[in-house]
Amino acid sequence: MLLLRALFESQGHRTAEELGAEVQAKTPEVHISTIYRNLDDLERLGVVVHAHLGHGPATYHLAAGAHGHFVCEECGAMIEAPDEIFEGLARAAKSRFDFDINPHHFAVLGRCRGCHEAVGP
Amino acid sequence: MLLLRALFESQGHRTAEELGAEVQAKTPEVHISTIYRNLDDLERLGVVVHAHLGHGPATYHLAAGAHGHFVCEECGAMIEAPDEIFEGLARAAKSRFDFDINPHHFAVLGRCRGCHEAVGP
DNA sequence: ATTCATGCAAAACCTTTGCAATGCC
DNA sequence: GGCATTGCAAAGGTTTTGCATGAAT
Repeated sequence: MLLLRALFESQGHRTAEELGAEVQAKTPEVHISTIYRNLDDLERLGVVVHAHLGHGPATYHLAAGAHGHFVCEECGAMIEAPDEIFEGLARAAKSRFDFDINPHHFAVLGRCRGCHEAVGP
Repeated sequence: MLLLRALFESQGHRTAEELGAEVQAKTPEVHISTIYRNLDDLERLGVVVHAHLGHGPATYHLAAGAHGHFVCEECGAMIEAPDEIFEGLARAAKSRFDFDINPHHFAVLGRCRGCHEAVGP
């Protein structure tokens, strides 16, 4: 599947539209709805996951490379976060609410290094 | 403002549409676009904030009562999380990336007590 | 022949915007 | 008069769905 190739080739966060463009570069007649349908299937199979990094479109990537995200509310910069960074939160949520977190789906917003003094005390 | 009254009256997470319905109960001619515009203004003024708890519409509430959210991917149950629960993550993000998190905007997904054995070990 | 995935168009969903009309100072 | 706010309708961006065509088994 060309879609899988596109996902493997670019180990990044691609929107459905970007993936569609990538597939269409080789086979221009592929429709965006086909992209969505296949992404849906692949997600049900556990091959890919999607994450929301902000107010725009969702981004898809291979489930094997799943990780958390920090996104700056000011400048939009995105930081990929290794899972260990969520361990404290995971323990707290577990002991407090018996809740097992999946920290990959929604980004954690905030202010990045370059932006957090702009709001300042 | 009727919108503010609606926000104060129901200390919950209301979508723009719910708030619109509430305002329209008293003054039916108020249009949903006015609700969005006023919510926008109130948000710029720091009176309200909105959060995304899932794939549906955003929910608005008073900024004074801001908090984090855990949402179960399985059953949709929502848990309001006191800020202390994010302290470990906040420290980790700060020391690792010099990133100041705002844990209120996007919910943290996962599995609630009732649902996490459904997926199993 | 039946099944299934595809292309296309259209809808659905949530939100924003253009514009004319209304009200206020 | 001028300025801001509203209602309405229309558009916007993202995703889903209905349906008929066409391929594959």
